[in-house]
Amino acid sequence: MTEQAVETVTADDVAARAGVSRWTVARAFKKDGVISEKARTKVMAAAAELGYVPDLLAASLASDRSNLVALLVDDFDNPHKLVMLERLTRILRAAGYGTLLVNMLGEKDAPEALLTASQRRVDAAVVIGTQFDDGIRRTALGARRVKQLIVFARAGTAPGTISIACDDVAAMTEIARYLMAKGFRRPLFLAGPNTESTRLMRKDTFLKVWEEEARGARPVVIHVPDYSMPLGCEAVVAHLSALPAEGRPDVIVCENDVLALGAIDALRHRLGLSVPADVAVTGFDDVPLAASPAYDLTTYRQPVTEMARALVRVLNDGGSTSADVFLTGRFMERGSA
Amino acid sequence: MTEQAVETVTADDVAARAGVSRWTVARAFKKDGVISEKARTKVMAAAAELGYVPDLLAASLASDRSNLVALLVDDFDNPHKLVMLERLTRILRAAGYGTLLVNMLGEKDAPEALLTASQRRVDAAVVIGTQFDDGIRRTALGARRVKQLIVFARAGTAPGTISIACDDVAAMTEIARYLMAKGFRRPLFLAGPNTESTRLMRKDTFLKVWEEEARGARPVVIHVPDYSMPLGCEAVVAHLSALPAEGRPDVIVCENDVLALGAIDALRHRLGLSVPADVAVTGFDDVPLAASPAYDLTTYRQPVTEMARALVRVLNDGGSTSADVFLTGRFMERGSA
DNA sequence: CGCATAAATGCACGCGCGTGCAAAAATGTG
DNA sequence: CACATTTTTGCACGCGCGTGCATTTATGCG
Repeated sequence: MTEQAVETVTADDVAARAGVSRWTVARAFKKDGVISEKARTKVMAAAAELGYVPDLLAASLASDRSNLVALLVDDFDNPHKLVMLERLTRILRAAGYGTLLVNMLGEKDAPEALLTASQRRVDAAVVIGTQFDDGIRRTALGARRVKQLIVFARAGTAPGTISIACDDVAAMTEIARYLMAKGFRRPLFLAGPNTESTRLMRKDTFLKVWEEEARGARPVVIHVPDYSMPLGCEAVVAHLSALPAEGRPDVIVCENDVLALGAIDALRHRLGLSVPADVAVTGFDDVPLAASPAYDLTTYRQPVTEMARALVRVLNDGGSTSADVFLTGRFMERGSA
Repeated sequence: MTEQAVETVTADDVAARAGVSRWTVARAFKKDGVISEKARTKVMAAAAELGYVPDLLAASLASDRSNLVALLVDDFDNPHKLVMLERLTRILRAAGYGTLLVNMLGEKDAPEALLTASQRRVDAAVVIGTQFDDGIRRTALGARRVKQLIVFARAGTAPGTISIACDDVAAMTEIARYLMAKGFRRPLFLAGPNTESTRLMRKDTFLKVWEEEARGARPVVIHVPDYSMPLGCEAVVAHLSALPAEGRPDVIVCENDVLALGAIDALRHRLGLSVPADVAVTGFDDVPLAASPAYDLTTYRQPVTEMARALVRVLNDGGSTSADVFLTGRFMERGSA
């Protein structure tokens, strides 16, 4: 770079320039600071001339509030994560929060990921699409205060955490009833890993509603060790190719869109079946690709924007919130079911 | 939360416990700090007992080095962004850097996005997939030092910035020659927006190589105002449906995968054509979806991991680097061309 | 105009740690 | 064992701003 490093201009410089004290400058920059209109305009003018911008780092140190939240993500394979990141970063920024993106490499990396965040004094650590297990939580609370632990897009169970998520029960009930009404009789449920930290209510709800209301046999469930298109694809191939045509499911209900897209690939390209004529498919999330003509996936849209707004509300409440938040999304009827 | 907020444990506490001074504690935590082995183990033991973790915020304030880099992203529609984010966050974290994810809402939001980052004293601001125009750059350098401006995955031109990207010229040359060898004669080039801040060398290279080596007519180029599947899809529909069958291109060369996926959708689902039998398609980036059987897209993989490593190197050099970095990726031959 | 009240402003102290140098302890040498 | 070196340790000062309270200035009222 050719230009000189600009001297850092501090609140003191602005104060001198405006003929007030440094604290008056600080007040001018606080949205509801008590300060006379005259002083505020003087300060702002001086600040503009000098190109002053408050230093959030120093502010965080002094005030014990960083306006920073850590977003802990452990699965970058799911395009829905990108949707959530877009929404979260946009809405959090508008609300005055910065976002620290932390790549959590897996279960066992969680404590260290959390430490990384806590070292920067984040106001909250938000895990996206996973849960805290209890060990993680203790690490977080122990090492240095991470004031809040929030589980986003998943129902958390650990005490001391609050979760903000889509109302899976309502959603899955709607999907199940839609499929019943459409005349489907032999659903196959394609689920992700069956571990504590990834548990969703989707599978249980679907099974429950289906058994109670369709009076059919208990639907078959297959689990896949990870949410990924190839795994979903292979699982469907393996399951269906071992089945006689008449034992084939008429619809595959998937725990999320990624699995559903994999299932569609399997049906069309590996098994030579047609979707939805031979087998229908439903997903969950409404990733952008679900709307493409290639997949045209019937799915359920998570209310991501509302969830992000709820997160802001929780953050602004500063720890006084304790109840989980569940929001209803929207059923997206498309061509695949 | 039921448990008490743990008292913040500072270096002083550790020092007292270990019977040394605070500065010795600091040295123990610096990987190449001069300190006796005895003192270091004493300090580490005390730190472990107390659960001490250095406060990066205070460290940043004192040292003028935050080990934080801002990642400015302005297009969350492209799944390749998720690939880059995964790689960058993982590799930067391993190298000791935190990552601040900033959602840049558009051209005009860039200065403010940059300010957001600079307020936290980031060591570098990295724009991903866009360029800095000169105005932005001045904002960045002016308001508060953002020590480095780095353009990732795009060739930057602004002075004072360095860019780390895929070698588009080599890549596109390889694609062009492959297509020539395969016998394609009438390529259509599907490009993104034709503005300064998004300029890539891909289009120019393709046209140049094609004209020089295929001795064919200059390929037709169509521009789309934004990199998105629907836009790519519509553009192809509009262009091809106005053409007689014999004037139809035999291959559509796309500036990136998103456009290519849109083009495939257009050909198959809107125009009833077969890919690659009627029209072949190539992309660029190698997004995960490109490998799915539904698209099976021939494309070029950007060397994202190497690019991220190069970024770390640049960061560690602390501003002494000034040359751009171009890395070659890998041609991915698949079924679409 | 005098006094009570409200509004606006100023300031001491601290947040937790890094830098650069000086003092102290350990080590080596003849 | 005295002295020169080297290694190790301690410390004053500052990074830029917030908090809480004391002080000053403006405003209202009879």
